[in-house]
Amino acid sequence: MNESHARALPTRYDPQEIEPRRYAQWEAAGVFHEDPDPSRPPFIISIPPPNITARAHIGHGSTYTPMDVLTRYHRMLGDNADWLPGQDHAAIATETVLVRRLSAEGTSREKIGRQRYLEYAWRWRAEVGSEINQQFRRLGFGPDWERERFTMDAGLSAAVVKVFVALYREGLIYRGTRLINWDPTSQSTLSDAEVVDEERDGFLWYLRYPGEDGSFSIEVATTRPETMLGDTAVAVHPQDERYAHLIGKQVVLPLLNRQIPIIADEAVKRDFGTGAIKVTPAHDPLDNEIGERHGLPMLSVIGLDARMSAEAGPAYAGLDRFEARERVIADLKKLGALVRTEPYRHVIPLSERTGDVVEPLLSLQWFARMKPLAEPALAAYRDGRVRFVPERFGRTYEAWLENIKDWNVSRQIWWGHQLPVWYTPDGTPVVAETQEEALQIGEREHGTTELRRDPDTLDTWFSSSLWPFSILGWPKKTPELEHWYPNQVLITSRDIIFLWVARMVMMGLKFLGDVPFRTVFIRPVVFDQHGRKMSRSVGNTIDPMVVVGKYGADAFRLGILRQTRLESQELNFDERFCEKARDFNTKMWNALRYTVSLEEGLPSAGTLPPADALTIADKWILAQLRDAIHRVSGALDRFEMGVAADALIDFIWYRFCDWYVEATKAKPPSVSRAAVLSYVLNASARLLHPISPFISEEIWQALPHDGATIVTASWPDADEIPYDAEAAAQYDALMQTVSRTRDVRAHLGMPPSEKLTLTVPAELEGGLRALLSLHANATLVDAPSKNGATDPLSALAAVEVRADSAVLRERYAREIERLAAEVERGEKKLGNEKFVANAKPDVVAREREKLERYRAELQQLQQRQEELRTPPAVSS
RNA sequence: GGGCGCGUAGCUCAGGGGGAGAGCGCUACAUUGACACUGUAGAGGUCCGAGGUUCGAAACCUCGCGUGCCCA
Repeated sequence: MNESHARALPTRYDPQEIEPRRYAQWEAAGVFHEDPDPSRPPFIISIPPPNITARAHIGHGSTYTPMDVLTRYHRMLGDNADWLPGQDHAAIATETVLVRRLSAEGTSREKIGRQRYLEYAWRWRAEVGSEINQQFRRLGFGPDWERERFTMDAGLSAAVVKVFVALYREGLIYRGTRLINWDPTSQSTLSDAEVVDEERDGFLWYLRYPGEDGSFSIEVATTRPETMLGDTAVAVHPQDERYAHLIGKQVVLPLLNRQIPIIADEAVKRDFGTGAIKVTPAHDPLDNEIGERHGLPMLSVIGLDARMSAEAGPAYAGLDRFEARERVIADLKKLGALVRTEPYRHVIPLSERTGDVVEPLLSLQWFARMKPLAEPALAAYRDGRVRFVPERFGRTYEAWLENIKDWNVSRQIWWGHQLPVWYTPDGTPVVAETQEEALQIGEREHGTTELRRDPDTLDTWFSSSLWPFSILGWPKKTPELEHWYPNQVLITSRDIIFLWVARMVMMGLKFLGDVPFRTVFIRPVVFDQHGRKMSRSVGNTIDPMVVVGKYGADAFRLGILRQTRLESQELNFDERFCEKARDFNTKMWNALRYTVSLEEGLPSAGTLPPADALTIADKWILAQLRDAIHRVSGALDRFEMGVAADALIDFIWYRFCDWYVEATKAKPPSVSRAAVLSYVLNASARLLHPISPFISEEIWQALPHDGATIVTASWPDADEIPYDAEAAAQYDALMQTVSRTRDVRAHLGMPPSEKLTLTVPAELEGGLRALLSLHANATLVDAPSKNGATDPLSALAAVEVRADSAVLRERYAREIERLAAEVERGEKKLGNEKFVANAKPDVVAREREKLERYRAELQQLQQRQEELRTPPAVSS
């Protein structure tokens, strides 16, 4: 490397040009690929598979950046590190997209039929379904693309079938009629997570139900009057004196004239409405529980088409549920059964995908029995086989598993894993891994081969729950499965701790006998810079690709990681951190330009001069480098992304660039500087690589190095760096002295280019003199020695600007005031017997040292202030 | 209703039982061997409030206030 080469490097680093090119090289060279190697410790992360419908958003940035960082870090540590990528078929989201497209094309899934629909879906998946992977490449994410999996791949689908059949045969999957979330628009059941509650203005209607003998009546309040057609009871709280005398009596349901009982149940809230509620067990989750407890009939009055069923009576059957509401209200009013109506703000369940009002209703579906699966998952958490970071999220996991309900696994969707279930002509289910097996069972056990396959598919989370082992080849016994299960860590967001994390643990324990990962790292949720939830309607969403376009992927990554704090569950994304990170890249890039431009050229990689050839500044920056290695490594080991990022900027910018690079500008230059600059910059690039993969590679490539790419370079080893604590402490003291002189200079109004005169004790050592005169741009003049032998630290403290002025006097006064306060504080503290008796000895010792130092400095300053008053203070 | 966060400089946030920190913004100066996406220096804070624990609290505990997220 020489000067002409340096001139070839532009003053600004251009990520837009460099990043995509560098990524393509890495991928072509296969640097992210690993095979299982039992001789090295595994470090395996399975990606939480993004939906094929997804485009990169800020949540991906905050979830996947730490994964990439940890994988790259462990690869450099020499681990058998691999990040396993893939995608989720995302049944509901995908079907929503496809149905909309078909509709735009003037057709529908029913019109083209299942076969053609699935072909259409696969084609769509091939064309646009993996665009997000291109975005991930642009973000610098380096998973092992050769191992990319899709939840509907043949192997993963085989795993799904195997698990379904096994659970069914154990009685852990069953078919039954239960209350489920029904989305009338998509004509499918939804998981609780796909239902979003929204507060809306509505009404509370008060209805009067007369007693059977006409001697009394009872009022109930409801937000959904149309469901009264399906009421099978009225419930009150057992301790509610207002209604105690009515419990057990019958009332007559208006409009239908059906007799229903008044029952007592603890679930009734006494302060809601009148304290008496109508019970519609077939259309409300709470009512359903009450109905179960009291053995009430369950009348389905709303059908799958969201229209009133025959059970609702001839006057209403066939009406849309909202029309029915109007009709019921009108009819009740006519009967005088509507007591009053008041405006009421309440929560209604909406389908996350279609926005339709979700209808809770009874439906014949397939369910997984969760309790037997949940208990081992709870035990695995409680005995520490799986742990959460931050720890508190373990309680979320625990709470859900303790109150677990059976899982509705069937969906009335075509895109997904079709249930391995067939029915005989009389409707008896036959569950089998293949059609052939189903036919055999049908013939053997039911005497028929006339089987009809269940058209339903499985909930997407079913295949996701198998992800950490299905992608490793299970149920085959592969080398990957042997060495890479369990994974070391899972990184995800807290909202899917139950939907996904807990289910993976259950399935892992059930089918592999061990947890799927040792540690679950829950990353913070991203909000905008003012802490507001990002939403399209508010217009405060941040597209990571736009940020990358402005500042580069490295800057995006460093910027978002600096805002990632382990114990915080929020991340208020502020783009200014990315801007700062971009500035940091420019800074480091220019330190590289400077280094490679040195006329003496750079020695070969990894060589440092012997310790006796190192200057104080060299020894200081090497000590700082050691410290930075410890800080960054420790932070990454503890998932402290923000701490690692801060430590890198602190070291590379504020220590290496601001001080050490300046120190190398001494004349004549030290013989060691090229080697040290190159060594430190090389190590810094490696420390930075997990977080900012691109610029670190550029810098590393431009310096003497061993190996083909920084991706597979080794992590810096602090133990191989010489450490001279005394020299480092001297340079620290020097920095303080220099800052002090600069402060005086600024107050004197002296430009930095003008030379200061500093008086220094005659004892001050030569190396420190050179550095002092360089950093402070000063001429040094020996002051007469006052009290003989002076150590370097005291000598540096005694250095003073040689000038007389009001500014200087004022500065002394300010400083004296500050020191006097410190001395007073220290004296008071050490004068307190309880402090001396109770505080830790090292704290007391430190206080004593501090007090001594402050006293000495104070005395020195007071003396100098005296001297200022005695002309002539300045000799020229 | 239950759970979990957060409240520190104008803004965004670190820190964390023993000398109040960073970035941005602001002020002044500066083109000194890379860098103005720069450097140096400076101004700016009853660390939300009230109690408590402690020799010592911004930090730990309790309560309150404000604010946000999740679950029911």
